This record gives sequence, C-alpha cells and structure tokens, in this order.
Amino acid sequence: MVKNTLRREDALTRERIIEEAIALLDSSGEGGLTFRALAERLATGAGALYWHIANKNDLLAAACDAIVARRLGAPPVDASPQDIIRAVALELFDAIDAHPWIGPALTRAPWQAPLVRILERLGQQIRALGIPQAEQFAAVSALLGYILGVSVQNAANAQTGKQLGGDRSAILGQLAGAWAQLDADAYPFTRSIAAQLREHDDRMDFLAGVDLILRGLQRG
Amino acid sequence: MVKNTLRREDALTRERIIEEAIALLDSSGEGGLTFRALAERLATGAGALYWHIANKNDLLAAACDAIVARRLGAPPVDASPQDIIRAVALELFDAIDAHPWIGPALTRAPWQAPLVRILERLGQQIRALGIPQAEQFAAVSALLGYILGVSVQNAANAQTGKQLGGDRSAILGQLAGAWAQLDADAYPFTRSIAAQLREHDDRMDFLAGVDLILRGLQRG
DNA sequence: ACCTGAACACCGTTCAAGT
DNA sequence: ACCTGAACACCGTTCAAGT
Repeated sequence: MVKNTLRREDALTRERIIEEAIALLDSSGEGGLTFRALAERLATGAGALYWHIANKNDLLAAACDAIVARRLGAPPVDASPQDIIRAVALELFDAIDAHPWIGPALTRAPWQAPLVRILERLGQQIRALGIPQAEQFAAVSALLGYILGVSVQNAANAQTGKQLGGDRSAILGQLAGAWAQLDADAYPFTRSIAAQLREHDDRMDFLAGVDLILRGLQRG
Repeated sequence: MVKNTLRREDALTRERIIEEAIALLDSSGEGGLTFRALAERLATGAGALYWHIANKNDLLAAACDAIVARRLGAPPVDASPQDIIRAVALELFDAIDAHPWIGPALTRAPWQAPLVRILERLGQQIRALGIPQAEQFAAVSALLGYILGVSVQNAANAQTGKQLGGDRSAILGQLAGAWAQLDADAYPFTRSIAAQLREHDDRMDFLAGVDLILRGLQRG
C-alpha cells in the first residue's frame, strides 16, 4: 500500500524516467543504466518504462539531450563571437567531463536533437564572424568535431583514471613512466613529451585548440 | 622455450582470434562481436578464447590496434610535414569509415597502444614543423582530437545512414528536409545550411579542417 | 491509458573436467 | 598447456493480464 500511494503521488512520466536515468548514469556509469535498476528506483516494473520510451537508445539520447539543453540554456549576450564560441566549447567540455556517458550517446545518435542544438549555437557565431556562406558548413563541422572529439577523449581519460585509483598525478606519472620506457627508435616523440604529459592542463590545451581553429578561420 | 612439436594447422592463437574478431565486427557491427559467434567461427568453445585474451575489452583494443598499425604501416618518405600529417589524417579517416567500431574502441582504451602510435606519427611532424617544445603537447593533442573526433562522427553518420536504407543522398535529403522545417526563430543557422548538407563532401571538409589547424599552428 | 511481472532470447565470464 | 561446454548471473525487450 505504501508502494501504491507512492506511485500515485508521483506518476511515471518521460521526464521523471529521464532524470532518474541521468542520476543512474552519473553514479554508476554507462553500464549502470539498466531497465531493472531504473524500474526499482522508480518503484515500478521494467516493462512500464516502455510505455514512455521506445528503447534504451531512445532513453540514452533523451538523457543526453537533457544535459546539452541545460548546459546551453543561458543565451549569450554582449560578447564577441569568439568569446561565445569559447564559452560554448568550455561548457561542453565540462558537461562531458561531468557526464562521461554523453560521448558514446552523442555518437550513437548523429545529427539528432542534441547535436543540432550545438550546431546552431556554433553556427550563429560562425556567421557573425563573417565566414562566407559557402564555407560555413565546413567551418562549423570542423569546430564541432574538434570540440566533441577532444572533450570525449578527455572524459575517457579522466574516467579510466578514476577506475584505476583516483590520484590523477600518480596515474599521469605512471603513464609518463611507461612512455619514457618506449623504444627509443620507434617512439622518439612520445618519449620526449612524457614529461609534459605530467604537467599539462587538459582544459587549457583544449581552449588553445579552439583558438587555433578560430585563428585559422579568420585568416582563411 | 622452443616448441618442437608440430602445431595443429588450425591451432588457436591470439592473432587468429583477433583477425576473426575484426571480420565479425566488420560484417555485423559492434553488436555482432560475441564470444559465442566468435567461438563458432573458430570451431571451438567460448571458454577457450579466454586462454588467449583477457576479456572483451582486451579483444576490442587488440582488434583496434591491429587496424591502426596496419594503416600506419608504410613509413612516410620525401614529403613535407604538412603532407605527411594530411596523409595520416586521411588514412585514419578512411580506416574509421571502413571499421566504424574503432571509434568506441579507441575511446574505451585511452592512451594505450593504438593512440600512442598515432600520437607518435603526428608528433614527429609537429616537431618537424618547428613548433616549440613547450607547445608540442597542446599542438599534437589538438590535432589528434580533431582527427579522431571528426572521423568518428563521420563514421557514425555513415553507419546510421546504412541502417536506414543505404541511399546516401536520399537520407541526406530527408535530414535536410527536417532541418528546413525547424523553428525559424530558434534554428536560423541550421535552416540556412540545410541545403549545404546535401551537397557537402565529408572527406573534403575534414581535410579542410586539418589545414585550418595546420595554418593556425604555423602562425601561432 | 497505463502498469505488472513473468518469460524469452540473448549476453560475458567462470570453472570443473577433460586432452 | 590448452581446450570443452555447462552453469551462473546477468541483460533488453515483449506481452498477456491486470487496474
């Protein structure tokens, strides 16, 4: 009876399912999202979820879109196109870092709602930069590809770091050590930047790359 | 120790397992790689595979590395750093297009063998370009992030296109139609480039982005 | 309309037992 | 050392049956 009244008070909705899915994904990772676990959290049966969502892919895409929409929520005002692009890029970098399951989810549903949201935000600024119409598509897809690619890579790094024990500098130190021991003939470059690996700042490097692309665009 | 005894013609080896896994992944996609299906193809039991590989992740990473090593096999000669970088970029773009499962596999094993191979190849050219030591890490990780990000995105597009029916121009036309019907106030940019979506060449846009980054690097 | 929960057809992985 | 194949503990998804 307690269970029944509980269910009545907060009826199952698509939104509630998505919110709980996000919580599950954030706390237990990609593998933690299970229809059984989700149903238990929502005090319902696994089959009930299918009344509101089509399948797991649909759920993942919806969860992803909810995060992206939230992060891109605040409309930018009074800033240069470059600054807005940088802000959007950092917002996505941080969002994917906070929710590492977004990367795979975005890749699995290309050109759907979340990606189009980002495309639009970046595209408006590409236009504001005065890039000719014929080059806008290439410009925005380069920017989009870079932002998502580096962010996903960074989140994956952080994630495996967490799985290995948490201490970031220890992990990086260990990796740097492994690189330093690579074959000197085959891997001269990797060996030479092993030290930099330990000191570098992913977020700053990411932003530097965005600036690189912006610079290239303006002198195209 | 030297093995004197004759090996069975069809003895199970790590290499044979990896080759068969690649064949399975290529023909049936990521979900097609199953220990049962793989064991059947190799005329053995599922458990036998675990004598040669640690788990599915290990297998996926090994398959991924085999492809990357093969594609980066030919050592570059007599070409400018820029041309070599472009060649490596295109090689990876085509490899990921041909084996779409590589994207997720690369992301799941960051900074392991395959990624380090690519890092080294790109890094040697970054060095040859005369980028200062202190900036080399940021430069190569920007390039790497862009190349993988756009390639993975492109492969995912092609993949879902295949799933939906195969006719690329029909799919793009349909997507362009959907974009053209988006809300005019919220999505002005996306609507405006819907037409370009139909005509653009992913591979050329990708290469244009590489050049953008190279240009930015040289004027940094 | 919405929900239940058992059932179906799968998975990856393990392990006693064989050769 | 290497392989077998049944068993375990899971999955996503479906669907008759309930309210």
